Amino acid sequence: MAVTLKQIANIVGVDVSVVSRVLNDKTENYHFTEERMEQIRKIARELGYIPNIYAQAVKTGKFGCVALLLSSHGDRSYLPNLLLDSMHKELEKRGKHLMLTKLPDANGEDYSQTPAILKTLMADGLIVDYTHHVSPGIESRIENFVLPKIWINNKRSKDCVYPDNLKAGVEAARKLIKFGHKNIAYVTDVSYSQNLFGEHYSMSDRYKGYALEMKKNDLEIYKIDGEGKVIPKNKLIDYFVNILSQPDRPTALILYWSLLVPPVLNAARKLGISIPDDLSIITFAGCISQHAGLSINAMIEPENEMGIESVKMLVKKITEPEKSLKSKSLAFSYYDTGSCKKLVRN
Amino acid sequence: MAVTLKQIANIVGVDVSVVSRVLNDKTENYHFTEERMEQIRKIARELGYIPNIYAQAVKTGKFGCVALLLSSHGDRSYLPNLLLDSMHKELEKRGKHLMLTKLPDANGEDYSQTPAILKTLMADGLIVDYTHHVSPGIESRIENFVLPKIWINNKRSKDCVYPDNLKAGVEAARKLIKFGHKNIAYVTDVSYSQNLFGEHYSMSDRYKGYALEMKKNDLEIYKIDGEGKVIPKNKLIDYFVNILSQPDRPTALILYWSLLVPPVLNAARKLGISIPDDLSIITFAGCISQHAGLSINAMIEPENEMGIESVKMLVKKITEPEKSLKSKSLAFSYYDTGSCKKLVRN
DNA sequence: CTGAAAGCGCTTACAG
DNA sequence: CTGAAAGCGCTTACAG
Repeated sequence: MAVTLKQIANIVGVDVSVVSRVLNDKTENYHFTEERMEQIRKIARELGYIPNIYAQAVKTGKFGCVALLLSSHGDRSYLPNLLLDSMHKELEKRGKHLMLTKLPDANGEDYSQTPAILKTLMADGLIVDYTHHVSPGIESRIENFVLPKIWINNKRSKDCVYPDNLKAGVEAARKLIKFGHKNIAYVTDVSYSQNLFGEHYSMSDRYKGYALEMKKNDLEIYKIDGEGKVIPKNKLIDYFVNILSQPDRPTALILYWSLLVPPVLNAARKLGISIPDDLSIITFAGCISQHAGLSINAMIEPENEMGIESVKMLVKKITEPEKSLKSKSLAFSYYDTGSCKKLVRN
Repeated sequence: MAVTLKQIANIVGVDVSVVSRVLNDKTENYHFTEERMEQIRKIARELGYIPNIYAQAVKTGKFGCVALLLSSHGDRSYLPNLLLDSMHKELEKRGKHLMLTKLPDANGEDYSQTPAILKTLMADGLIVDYTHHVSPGIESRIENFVLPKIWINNKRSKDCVYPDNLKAGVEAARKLIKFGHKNIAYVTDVSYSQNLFGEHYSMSDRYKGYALEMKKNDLEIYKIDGEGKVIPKNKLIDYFVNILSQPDRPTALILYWSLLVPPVLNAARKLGISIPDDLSIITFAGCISQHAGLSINAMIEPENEMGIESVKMLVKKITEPEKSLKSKSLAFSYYDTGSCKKLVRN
């Protein structure tokens, strides 16, 4: 079995309290001989002693652990690597561990009862990464759960950190307008099928930002959304070919997300439209896209910042559980690959 | 603060042991009145009692927790959603939690000392998802770590679960050969730059499987690997255009992974080569590709199985830590989208 | 100054 | 049959 303080104490011939203090560097007001301390450390090392943090936690009343709550639906759990990474790093700084939890969330799940996981989950706090399609049942369950919590990537007025999709929409439009574009279209996720519990706020906010900036500049809004129909993925190229072959086709596109890039580029290539000479494009994208060879300018989601910020807020929340914190919105960054260009009048 | 057994016991006016037994359904040999039990459960519910699993763990000597060890390098941590999901589900069945840990692993990191995380990590066991680029320093640190552990997605002779990339390579080739193809090329990850600590075993094994099957059928091996040079991502289309415009171009391609699909399809389209009429393609891919609209036949990685299997093995390993378990290789599944076709002689 | 004792929240073998 | 007591591994206020 695992090595304990007691075993070390027995070997050295001192009290466990001495071993505890030495190993935790709490020897300030104690005058242990350097020899003794070294002996204790040596034995601990040799035996491969690992402090039982659970026992520590029981004693101190803190768990030293934060739980990340995800939906069990893969496509509903937003967990890009950079987000996980920054969270983990930020927690590690504070000596906290990261617990990962997925809630069962099949449609029609019975939530008259609290899910088992919320019955035994012990952590100092919760980061709720339950971005969209949150059923009212599960939402209130989480809301009522006793632990302090921060929601991420979800627009709420308090205790929440989220990317500023509205501002990103404004900025995408602004960049294109600055380049002299007037006929700028916004492409929604046209192959997205509406979910029971509503769409992610980024869908409306990105568009809203675009629309706002267009209006401000007296430009006409052009929304490409499949006219209310869902376009199957294998029909996307044809769909964009059709749009881009219109005589009054847009000179610039803003894409809801990077999955739209391949079909759009394919359509453009088919039509002999070259980027950025004949068409400027900006898309929204996750950080991973930069490494995955995205060839289009992008508003990049602040994943890293969101990880850091969520941990910081949660830590604050843990110290003052009753106080609700003002939500924080985080700015996107801009990734320039040269896919946008000044409009040339022809 | 959190509600404890003691508080409930005080309110009801019984001993904590009674409360513990009632709440844990360990009343078999005890004859508590139904009333009393209901009263205890009711109070527990009202106060929002959550058992302190850490205290339980200290008492029972089990942590009820498994740690997943990842590299801190995003692109080195293989954590597809389905893998995470199946692990989590399998653990949940056993009432275990999932701890997530990333090791610092910058090149040149000093590993004369054990990383802090391995000094305090407490779990019943470890799943090491540290698939490639494992530096010898860190590898031995993990190896020597006291907890029982299972490696995943990494070819080791024992205590390991990994996808059978060799067999998948054989099968991909076999399918194309069955369709009458003879000129079948294997495309490596041509834009991959060699890492300090070697490549993932899938790189050699997928190719090896292909080569084996080709030889078995007396067919010539055709390896497309950039002739030892790394092809930049933005030159990939041109690279494939060049290859596919050769007079003796392959009639079928096997792609190392799905990131090669877009440039290959683009090149084919440019040349007027249609799929599958003029060219059959099979790629290797993760499960996510199926949902992300992959349009090419694929050997799909057994993510789900790997999650389940790793947990099962680890649980076995936890009960018998000294016994080393034979590694398990898992078969890929085949995803057919119609991108392969019988070769027509012209 | 510094050991020994109390106690964190829990479970369960055991005495009555 | 069923309370009360011991004890898991740890930390720290406190008595000497």
